[in-house]
Amino acid sequence: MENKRNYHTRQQEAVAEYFRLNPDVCATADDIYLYFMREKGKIGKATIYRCLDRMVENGEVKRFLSDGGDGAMYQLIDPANGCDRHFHLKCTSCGRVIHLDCGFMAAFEKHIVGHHGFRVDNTRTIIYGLCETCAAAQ
Amino acid sequence: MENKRNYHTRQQEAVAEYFRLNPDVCATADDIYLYFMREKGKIGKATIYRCLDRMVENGEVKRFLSDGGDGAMYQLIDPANGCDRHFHLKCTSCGRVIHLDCGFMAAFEKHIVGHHGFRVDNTRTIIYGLCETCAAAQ
DNA sequence: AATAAAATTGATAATCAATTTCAAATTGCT
DNA sequence: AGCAATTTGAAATTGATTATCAATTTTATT
Repeated sequence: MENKRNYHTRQQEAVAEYFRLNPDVCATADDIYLYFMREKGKIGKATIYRCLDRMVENGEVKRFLSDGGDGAMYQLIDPANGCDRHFHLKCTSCGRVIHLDCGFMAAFEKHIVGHHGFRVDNTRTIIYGLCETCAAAQ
Repeated sequence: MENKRNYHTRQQEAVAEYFRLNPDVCATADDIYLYFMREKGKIGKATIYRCLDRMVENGEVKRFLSDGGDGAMYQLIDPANGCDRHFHLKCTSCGRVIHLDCGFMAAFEKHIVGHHGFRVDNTRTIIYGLCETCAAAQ
């Protein structure tokens, strides 16, 4: 019922701005904290986490955990990019994220639902491996 | 060069036993700690983590991070099951893991390498979504 | 069985990300 | 301006994991 009112603050705006300026970057809460301190002024870490939680809740940002263990990573879900509809490949060596928007993937999901009864959630799934550059450098 | 010798202890044996008894379970370090305290006697948590690290190192166990954030999960890699060669689907609702051993997946990997230059790592990748039962219960 | 060398254990402390708390500041509205 | 609801942020807390290091256990060798 009662939706909480939403007060607009410079902190929330700045976190949103960070993602607008860095649409393809996977950032940690600390990355954003440092950006704010450098460019905008003081901010509390708790506020960063609260902003991020809110944006994840709203489906504006995707949160995932890297195996490196440096804390959670956050990345913009750009509706124009359809990040909620395609897969993400993440290179375990260089950290690059590849947006896999390709017809084959639709077939893949269809197969998984049809043959294994499993409904894939693209906002949570990340496929790990080596990108072309890093595989070549091995 | 000099490989360290490997002393066999009841602690290491008991952690291995835990996985033998629970081949399909994703356990946290704490799950195993509690199992030990209940069934086997006292153990230090540091020892649990060291055993798990060793087993991951040896390729006997897979470590991954759950989005829930309750710490890392560990699961047996059964060579007979070929868990290093197939995908894992994990239901975000009930936690069940489905081993996706199916010809379609080979085609999938082939496509990703061929068209996107990306070499998938099955030991790291987990595909999240809803299993049949949980999707029906929604 | 006794011994020595090497590795493992476990209690404790240290880290570090993330959350909670709560008083103070900010926001939106009239 | 005045007011209530919400947000902020500094500090304390939690919780998982790692580091430390003396004591214990294991293994190989007499």
